[in-house]
Amino acid sequence: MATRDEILAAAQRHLNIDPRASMAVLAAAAGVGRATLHRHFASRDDLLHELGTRSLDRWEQSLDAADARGVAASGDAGRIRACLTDLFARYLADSDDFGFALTDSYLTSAPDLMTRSDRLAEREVELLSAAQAAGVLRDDVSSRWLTHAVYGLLVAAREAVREGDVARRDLDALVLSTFLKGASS
Amino acid sequence: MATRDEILAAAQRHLNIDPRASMAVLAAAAGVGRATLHRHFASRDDLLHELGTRSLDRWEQSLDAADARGVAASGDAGRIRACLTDLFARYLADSDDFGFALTDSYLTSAPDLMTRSDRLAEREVELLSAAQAAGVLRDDVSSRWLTHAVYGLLVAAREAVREGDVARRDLDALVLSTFLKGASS
DNA sequence: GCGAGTTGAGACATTCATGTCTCACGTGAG
DNA sequence: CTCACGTGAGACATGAATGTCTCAACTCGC
Repeated sequence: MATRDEILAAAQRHLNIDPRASMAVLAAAAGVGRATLHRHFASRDDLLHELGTRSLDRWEQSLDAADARGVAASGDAGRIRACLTDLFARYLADSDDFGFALTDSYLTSAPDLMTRSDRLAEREVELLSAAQAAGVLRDDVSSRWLTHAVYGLLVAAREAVREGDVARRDLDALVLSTFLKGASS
Repeated sequence: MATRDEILAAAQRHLNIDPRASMAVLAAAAGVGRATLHRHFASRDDLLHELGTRSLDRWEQSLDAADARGVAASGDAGRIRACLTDLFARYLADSDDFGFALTDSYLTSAPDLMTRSDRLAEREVELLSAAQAAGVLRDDVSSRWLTHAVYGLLVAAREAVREGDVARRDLDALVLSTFLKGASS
């Protein structure tokens, strides 16, 4: 009954609550026997690797969909601004599903996921660098730091929603505005 | 030879590298036998609880040292600004030692640590609220969100230094400036 | 030098997650 | 109906981490 994708989705959902959940718990969460779970994923690492891959897929799709490369190449301030808005919205949507991937330590232990993650981060650096060159973002700080700041705000956003301090519908504008304008009045 | 504090310090250092390190590994890292480690800390939870407590101690000390409450009560914009600068520097110093506590999931599973953490967060909310009232920080977003943003930037800072993207000596100014002014030019 | 106290090494039992395997059951296609 | 297939439940072996215990060695104060 439960397809592989449904199992993955359930595991994802549950790992967002408890990142240390055991295979038995994840199987139960998917409404599936432990044996069945192992039929789909030989090992726990397999499962995490698949989830990690999917989260990177989403990240990559977001960059593609926002045409980060093309926008960066254009150097057009307006387009860059729109692209950043778009990207934040996409990231925040993804973090609903893959939030646990933001801080889970498994990802950093899988070399192939790490190198791929580094490549994607590099694409982001390109965009932010272009944004600096176009005068959209300040250029007195490194673009690499700005990518870290983006990441940090995503973690903050996830936490804020989890604790009920921010309504999901306000989140996009809140995070973007905080990133761009900061907290000063 | 190794005092309890030295063991704690070593464990802290090592958990910053590998948050899942076993008791055996932590004992070795402290240059101490596994039995000795257990003499000081009955269980792994004990050890983590102690480290969690210490990280909250540091947080509290930072708030005290910066006189967050007094400054908030004063409502003086200049003092509030100075206090924020001071606080960020203290937090960043602490995150060198207790960085792992930022994202480790153990802390959220210890109820007493959580309630204490909530109380400290509340003190921070008071300060940021006062900052908003004094016109230091924007008041079109909730002060609670601002505390999350502070937290997120600390995570980002830790990550940036770990990956060598930011020099430690630049960090204080960088983080504060990003928090206050954002990334926009 | 001696004795009390502490330590490290290691043996041990226990618990828990993991991964494999078997088997009975149910369902759907033929 | 029946047979093939996927599934769930559960047994099983394994490995890792944990916590306890003992003992020999070492150190420090006397």
